[in-house]
Amino acid sequence: MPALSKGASEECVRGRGRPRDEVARARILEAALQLLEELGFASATTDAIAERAGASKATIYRWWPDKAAVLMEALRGTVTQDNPFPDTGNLRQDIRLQLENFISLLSGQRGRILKAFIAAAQSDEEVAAAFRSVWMKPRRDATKALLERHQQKGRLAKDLDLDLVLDLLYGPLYFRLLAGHGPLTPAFADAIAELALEGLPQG
Amino acid sequence: MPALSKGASEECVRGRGRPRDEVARARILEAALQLLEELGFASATTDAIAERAGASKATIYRWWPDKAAVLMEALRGTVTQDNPFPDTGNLRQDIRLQLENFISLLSGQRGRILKAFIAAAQSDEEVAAAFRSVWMKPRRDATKALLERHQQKGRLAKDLDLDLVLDLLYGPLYFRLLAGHGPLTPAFADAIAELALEGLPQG
Amino acid sequence: MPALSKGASEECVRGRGRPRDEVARARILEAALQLLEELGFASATTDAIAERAGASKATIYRWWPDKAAVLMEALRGTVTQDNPFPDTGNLRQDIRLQLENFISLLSGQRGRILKAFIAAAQSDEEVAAAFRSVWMKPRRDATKALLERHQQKGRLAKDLDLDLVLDLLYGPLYFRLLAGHGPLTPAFADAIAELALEGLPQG
Amino acid sequence: MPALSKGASEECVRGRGRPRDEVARARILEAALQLLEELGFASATTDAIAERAGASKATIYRWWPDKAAVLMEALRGTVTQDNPFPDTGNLRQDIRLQLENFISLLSGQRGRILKAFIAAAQSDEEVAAAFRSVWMKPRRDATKALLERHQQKGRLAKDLDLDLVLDLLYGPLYFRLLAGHGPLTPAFADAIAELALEGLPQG
DNA sequence: ATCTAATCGAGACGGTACGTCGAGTCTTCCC
DNA sequence: GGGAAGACTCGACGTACCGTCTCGATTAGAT
Repeated sequence: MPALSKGASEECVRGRGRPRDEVARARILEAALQLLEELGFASATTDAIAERAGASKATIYRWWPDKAAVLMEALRGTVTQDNPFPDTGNLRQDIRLQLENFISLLSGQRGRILKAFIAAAQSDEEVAAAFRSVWMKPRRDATKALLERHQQKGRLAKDLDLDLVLDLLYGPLYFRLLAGHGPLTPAFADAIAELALEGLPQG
Repeated sequence: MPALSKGASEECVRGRGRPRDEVARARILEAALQLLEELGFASATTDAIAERAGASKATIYRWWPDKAAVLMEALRGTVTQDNPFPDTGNLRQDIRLQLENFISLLSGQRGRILKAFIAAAQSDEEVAAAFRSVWMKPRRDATKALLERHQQKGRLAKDLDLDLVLDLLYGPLYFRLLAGHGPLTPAFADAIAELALEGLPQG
Repeated sequence: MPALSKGASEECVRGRGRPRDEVARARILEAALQLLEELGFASATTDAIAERAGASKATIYRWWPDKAAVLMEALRGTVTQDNPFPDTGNLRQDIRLQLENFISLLSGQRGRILKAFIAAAQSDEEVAAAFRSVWMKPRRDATKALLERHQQKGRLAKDLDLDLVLDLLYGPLYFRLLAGHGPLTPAFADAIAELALEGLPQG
Repeated sequence: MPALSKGASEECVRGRGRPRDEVARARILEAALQLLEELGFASATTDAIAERAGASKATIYRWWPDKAAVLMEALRGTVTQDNPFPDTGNLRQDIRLQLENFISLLSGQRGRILKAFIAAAQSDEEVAAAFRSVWMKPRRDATKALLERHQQKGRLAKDLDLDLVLDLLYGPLYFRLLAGHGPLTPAFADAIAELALEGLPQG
């Protein structure tokens, strides 16, 4: 996980020296998020983040490989909290809740930030890598685990490619977010869930 | 359209001085497009564009407000309709062909250009509007007409919201294009078509 | 004199085409002089001269080889003798009047022009020669004649090198004009005259 | 002293951050001097200085306000070293040595550079400010200190305005340097010193 | 109670691209 | 053919940001 902060919750062997200042880490992420919302991706400079956080650039670059990683982690931190992955035991309900949650996420401030990120990722492979590892993968893994539970309980065909299912479910939502050709409403999320579900081989 | 070149096809009253060098303008846009494809948005520098176009930076900045505007206009010139929309009479086959065609389009140079276009649209509503009207709408209208024919022939439920269907079909493809978390292969197109079809109420 | 305008008073063979517009030439030189006084040598751009003169840059570069030549010719037009050299019969008074007159000259528009002239002379021997013959020599000759009268009347040592005296008296004034490290006031002129006449008061 | 490099020999309180790289500073000044001598004032570009010094333009502009200030300090650095201000205890001898030293300085490569600087200063207030603060002021301060010692020892009137004295002594030398109407020989320096000290011999 | 090592804030560094400006040239139409 | 308008190339300017590095100061565990 090179794009992620190293320390965090890992099992540090607790070396000799001064330990990492977790308060500084939190201040940096908070400052990064503020600047991301205020100025956008390109204008949120590392110097500005360091200054607002009362940290030094060296501290930032000790724990994150580049600017994109900081902003990505700041973004992710604001999402995982308020985005519990429901497991009601009912496949249709789980999926609808997932998509509705995601729609409500995209509709707020986070949606704009996410758009800026994906835009930046198109012209910068580092940003793209950070986006995939910090944002996409954890969310997809969590949703995949949910679907796997449904598979194991027999509510979903066992040979189904879950990556495909995730693309079918989330693709339309990202599509509207980025192309802006239609509204991002809960009703849209439900309709997509409905269409997609009826096609899934419900073994 | 302030972000675009002023002159172009406008009704210039043919002022007194030396007229704009349209050849140089074309060379600049051509160079911009080449560099965009070769290096991406961020690495396509104005100096490089000027050098390859045999123009000077001053000329570029006389006609475009900044680098993004040059690249945007270069991009816009490539958006043309040259995709035959097949109509075989078989819904499944039509959809598969559509998606496979689109995949092959995205896989080439046009895919990279499209990515850059969508990226630019995220921070510029004018670009976004142009993208929707010049790229999205004609293509969606054509595909919608195809689906409507299938509806009239009874192969597709008559009360189906076709915009929803288009999002379900194309969303996953745009999603992989922009997020880059999976390959854009014909097999992927087929799999999406299959999943989507099985869910459509084939009344 | 390649640095000057070609036409002027030369015997033009009166070729086929439209003759040179002498009014435009005069407007260009007038504009050049104004801008030289207002902004200095570097900030008096050719674009500004052309705009103020209502001329085009092409016209300027048709008749002068470069910007310096235009400004030089504008400058040369202002070098005229209009300074009465007083002869009161009193050495001290004569010298003080001379220096005070010179100070008042330097303080006005002519001072700024003179600065520009001397600056140009540093990198152009032709300008330097013109400066010495057109400006320096007549003025020094006149002052030398005045001092010679004082020598003949016994008020000044007969074996005194008058060039040296002129440098001692005028050098400090030119120095402040060009280095700008102190004010060019009549009081300064008087003080220099006093010191030069009496020598440094040695405790 | 805004036109001067900040650090140098000042009593820095040794702030927290990384200290200024004095080696880089020396390399920049050395490169500036070389280019000044090779190409002259106008053609010694900041990019060339940075490249030859192995430094970056940002480093140059961090410590000097503009190109003129760098070149000025480079020039000054080469002079103050090999130009000790003598203090023999004899006023006349000190002054003669000072002026003779200055004449020998003006006669070499430095004289040409100095002329170019003063010329540039006439049309560029930034250069003028740099010239006064980097060249004039330190040299005048040093000579003033010398004269003050003579004042304190009673060899020079205590109420004498030393700025005036400096103009009387150095003005004639700068005058000949810039107007070029007479030779810059040691004999000239001696004659000026003699006249200034004793006053004009009034027959 | 030191010693040692890793951390911190501060901030200077090399590098790269930006967008601006002026000089001098060239190209069109108008007189 | 001369002149006004104004677009062009060239090249330097000074600025901004990135990611790296080097200080002195701080804070632990190890000796």
